[in-house]
Amino acid sequence: MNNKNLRIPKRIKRSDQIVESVKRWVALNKVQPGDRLPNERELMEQFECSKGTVREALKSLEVQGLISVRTGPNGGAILERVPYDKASELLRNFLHFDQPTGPEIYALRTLVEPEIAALATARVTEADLEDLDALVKRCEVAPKTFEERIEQRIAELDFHILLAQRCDNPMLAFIGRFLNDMLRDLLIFKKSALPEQLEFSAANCNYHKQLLEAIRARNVSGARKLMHEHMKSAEHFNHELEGQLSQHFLGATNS
Amino acid sequence: MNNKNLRIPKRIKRSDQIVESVKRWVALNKVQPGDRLPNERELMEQFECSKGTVREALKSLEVQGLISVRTGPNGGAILERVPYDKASELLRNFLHFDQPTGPEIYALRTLVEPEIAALATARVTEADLEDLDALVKRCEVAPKTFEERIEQRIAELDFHILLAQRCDNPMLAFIGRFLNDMLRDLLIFKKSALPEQLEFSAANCNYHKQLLEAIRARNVSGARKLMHEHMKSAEHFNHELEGQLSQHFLGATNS
DNA sequence: CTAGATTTGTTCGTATGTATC
DNA sequence: TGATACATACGAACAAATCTA
Repeated sequence: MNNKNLRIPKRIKRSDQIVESVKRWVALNKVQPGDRLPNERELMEQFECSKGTVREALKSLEVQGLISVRTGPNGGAILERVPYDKASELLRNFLHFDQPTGPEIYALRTLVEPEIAALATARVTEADLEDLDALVKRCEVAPKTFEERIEQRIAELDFHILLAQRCDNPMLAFIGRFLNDMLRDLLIFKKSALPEQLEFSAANCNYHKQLLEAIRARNVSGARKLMHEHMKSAEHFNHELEGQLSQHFLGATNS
Repeated sequence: MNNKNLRIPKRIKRSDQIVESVKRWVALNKVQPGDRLPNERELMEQFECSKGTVREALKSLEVQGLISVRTGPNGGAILERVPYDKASELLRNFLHFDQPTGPEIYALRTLVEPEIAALATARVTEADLEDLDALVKRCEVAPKTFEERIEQRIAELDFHILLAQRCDNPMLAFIGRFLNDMLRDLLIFKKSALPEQLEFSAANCNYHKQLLEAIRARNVSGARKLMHEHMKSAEHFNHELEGQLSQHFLGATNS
């Protein structure tokens, strides 16, 4: 009754065939973002199927973030670059039943953030430097309220996210942004149980200031080194935090 | 005419609402993989919509890899862990218009593989060790044919993929596997233009042998160190390769 | 092995909403 | 404002897959 048979669909679904066809077409013909796909009627004729089936295929492509669909004249499906949010959402789903813990996220961050800092140093613009400066300044003053404390932590993460976005290597950029997004979610999720950690905030703020200086001076190896120290420090404080939390709520070290 | 207006859909689609509802339900009620969703009829009643709309929502969830759907009695939609292949495919789509180059992949690999080796060392089973040994042995003999050469390279990557799968940290495991998959694709895609690189193969095989010994001895720091050297070496050879390729096909250093 | 029950999969026709011209 | 072209949604009917007796 409950034995796990291998699921080998005898008949591949029509709509999936259409999805594959469109993907091949995009890959082979070097279709660019913004180019239009054939409209529903043409697709119906080309694949000899009904409107509903075409719609299902388009829906599938839309869910994957590959196209966007607009109504009206000159509407229809157009090819899109997959937006970061889509990719992020889908990777989150993958991790849903293996929720990364704080220490796991920090472990990965320690590996990638130094390289992100190094790559970003060569590419940030003057405007970026101003934005980074504004984010640092927001963390300088001592937080008065609970909300302010959370906001400062988020500003810290935004500092890292901006660097990740300026990073040349697309995969490194994605991973960096994703990790900081995960921390942001974790922060918001269990913020009510979060102790103050004044030292942590001060250390972060200090590192960010030094990092900003190194980046402004286009000092690549300096930025890499600083970021590594920063991550080691953050990892340490997170370890401390997890210890405190598990004292309060035994067995609640995860998620 | 062609100005990029922000797309702010005034009316959120009915099927997307259903998707969000189901996701919330899964997150809040701690639904486990294997649990059944309500069938189409019940969903129609619950959301007061037609069969087509329910099907569209289910399709969306299926594309995201969150459910699988079967026909027949006891059929219907059941919650699934998102399989690696789905997540991998979707991340590939995200990177489609920013195809990572060889050097970019190697740069990331150098960062993560040493840690993967360290984490995996503590967790590989005896059976895994045998599999790893078999993969190493496949690369020991000198390749006679062109196909054999490619197969050996793939066996090398499988070595890394197995380690990644045994890795404790789910994100690190995913990234490691994904990077090696990308290299595999790159290899197959431009294999016809691939020069022999005897030194490279020999170096890889040697490193893998030493790694296997370190892992068997559960020597964590040794495995980490060896893997780092291995990656540096591979990065170097890849750099050499890219140089050769760009001499042959000027301007074809990418993809 | 067959027949029937159950549930998803596909199609058609129609109606409605919405953005562009 | 109205016409047009397209996506969105509904309902009914039928097809196909799969389990059970």
